[in-house]
Amino acid sequence: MRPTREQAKENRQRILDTAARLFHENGIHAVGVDAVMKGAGLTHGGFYGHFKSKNDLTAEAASHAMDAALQAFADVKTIGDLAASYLSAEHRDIAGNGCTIAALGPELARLPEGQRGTVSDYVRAQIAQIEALQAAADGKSDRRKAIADLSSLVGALVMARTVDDPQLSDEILTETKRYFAADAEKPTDS
Amino acid sequence: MRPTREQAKENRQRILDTAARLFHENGIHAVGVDAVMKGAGLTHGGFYGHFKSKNDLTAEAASHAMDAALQAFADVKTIGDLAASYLSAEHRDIAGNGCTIAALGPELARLPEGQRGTVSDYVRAQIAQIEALQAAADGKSDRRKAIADLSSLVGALVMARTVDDPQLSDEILTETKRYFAADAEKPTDS
DNA sequence: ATTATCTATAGATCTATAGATAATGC
DNA sequence: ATTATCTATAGATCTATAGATAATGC
Repeated sequence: MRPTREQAKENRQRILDTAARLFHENGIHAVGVDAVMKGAGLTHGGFYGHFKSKNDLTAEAASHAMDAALQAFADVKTIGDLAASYLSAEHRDIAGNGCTIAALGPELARLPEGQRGTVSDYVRAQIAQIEALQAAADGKSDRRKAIADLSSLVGALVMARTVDDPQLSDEILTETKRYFAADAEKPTDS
Repeated sequence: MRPTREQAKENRQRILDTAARLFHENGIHAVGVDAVMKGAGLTHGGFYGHFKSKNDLTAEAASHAMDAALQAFADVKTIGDLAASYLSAEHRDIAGNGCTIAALGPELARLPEGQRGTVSDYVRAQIAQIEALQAAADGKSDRRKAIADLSSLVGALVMARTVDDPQLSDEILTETKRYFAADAEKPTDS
């Protein structure tokens, strides 16, 4: 019954993957250690061989999820592509492997410093990505606009998920995407 | 020990006020019926005389909080004022009586339809308010831009709260506010 | 022999209910 | 008599720990 050292590491990774997905889908508070271990195909007592506590898992799973989210949006070529991907109905409806800020922002915000994982680095990376897309489009980057654009993406996704009128939800996604598309066609005003 | 009919109604209102504040500050899942009743100065057994269940309270408290949030931002005259107020350090640091979407959006999003309170109406009211401010400024309203602007406000606040680097948090608030201020000076492009 | 996992359980917390209490309201 | 509130507790759930188990790794 005892796995090899390598299998044990794989098990630890699977616990992180499972925790990240379940936390995004249901919220950190709503997911017990029991559910995470069950999702990873293990019994919950074994958890404490891999992590010191649920708090410990929370920080690691959040960082793990943000790494994955960065990769998921890494291959876009323009800001319009980023908006189309970030504000897709799929991203709205399947939070499990999407943006951590949009899924867990308020809940992470209540955790003590040092337990939020690499959230500042994640936001810095997203801002830098948008600046790079700006530079690729017209040779200049505008950090202020990058921050405002990122805010729009995050806010639109949060609102589209929260609202319980599907038509309003679709409108928020579609109109925000169109706003980005229209913005890209305008002459630079920065 | 039994209060008058009027006092009982006041007690019910105080339970709603307390629940709304505690939910915004700590999250719905993190606040028990016990803590709500204690905060309202009552014992937790008495709760079920006022509400059928915690789910019932959740929906009512969320609606109650969104009404209060609408009033809190009702007296602004321009979009710049709205951004200055919504993106103030005070609103970031004191979530208790602030915007419900920014504090509880992802958690509300996971609740079944019909238990999220009046969240769609709340978002519609916020969009309408921004359209009215646009019309007051230059005679036209642009719903698409209103949605994108509201998204920016919500997203910037969520990010500023989530990030654990105070400097980055301040930058997100300040730069997004400046973006709104700069935008107001430009000739209409809609 | 070491160690990753499992079984079993302790202790805390949370929702909800039952019955008692005591002052209001008819 | 009615009813808002309180006391006490049942039942479920959640975090964490202790000790047993059995296969790996030296």
